[in-house]
Amino acid sequence: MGQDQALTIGAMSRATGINIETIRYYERIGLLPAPPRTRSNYRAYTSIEQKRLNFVRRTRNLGFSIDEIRALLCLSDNANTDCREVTEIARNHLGETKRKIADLQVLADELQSLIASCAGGISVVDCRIIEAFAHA
Amino acid sequence: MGQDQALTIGAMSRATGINIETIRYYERIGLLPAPPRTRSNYRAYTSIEQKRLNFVRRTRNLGFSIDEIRALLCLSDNANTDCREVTEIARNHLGETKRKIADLQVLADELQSLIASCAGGISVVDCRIIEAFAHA
DNA sequence: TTTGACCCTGTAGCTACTACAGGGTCAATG
DNA sequence: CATTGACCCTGTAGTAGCTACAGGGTCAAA
Repeated sequence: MGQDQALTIGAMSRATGINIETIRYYERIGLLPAPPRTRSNYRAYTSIEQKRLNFVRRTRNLGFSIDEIRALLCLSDNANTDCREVTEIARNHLGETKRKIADLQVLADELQSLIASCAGGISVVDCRIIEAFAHA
Repeated sequence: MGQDQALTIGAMSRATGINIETIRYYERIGLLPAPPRTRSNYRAYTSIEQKRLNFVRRTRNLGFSIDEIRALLCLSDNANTDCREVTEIARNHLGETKRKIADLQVLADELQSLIASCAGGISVVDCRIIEAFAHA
């Protein structure tokens, strides 16, 4: 044990839960390093790429953008840099997320009251929802 | 008065707060009817198109997708259809919005605790945030 | 040997815009 | 009457983050 077993892209996909096409896409945009190839030109992934892809998956799941992840990976690669930049990115992202939640909550409240205003079953000509859309 | 004053696309843009390019885009995808043209081929909008564009703006602001708006406009055009379909679209959209809020709230909570876990000022090699990203 | 599952590249599609390039039009000014 | 600057036109390409082909090559098992 200890020797890395090379993974095909399909195996990587199953191991990380990321679509094959998406893995190739990440390579194309330079988010993942190009892995070594077999003689028949198949991608042969090692645990290095797998770790990186898992990093990407987790940060994507947390809603970070590709550019944010690029920055995080770069910081993570330079182990002796200050951690403050990482926290900064995370804090910015948290702020954005909170803002989105607040915006969506306003929409949800408006939709709720619009829906409540409709008695239901009447014709569109008398529909309060359509009316609200039509006249500010 | 009463006679519609034709609006140029720029005037429409100022009147509705929607980008000129976006107005042309809405026409191209069939969300807005193609307006009459002047002799010099300028779009000459009437209050009909303005109403429709305001409808689109309000529904977009409420987060409805273009396809949803297309359906709503269609229902709104057929005044004698049942209002139930409108409520249905709105209810679906509300459901989606609530789901998004819930998802984002989970993310925000996770981010918050990740950020809290970082003492700050330490080097990336010891950073809890990066560690969390790297190992599930 | 053939079958079926897998891999490759390259390109086009998706949403909802936004941003040009490269032209034409119009009203006011000198 | 020419010019200037603000406006308008079409058509195409770019944005994010994938996803979905088409049209081929590879490989292991039956």
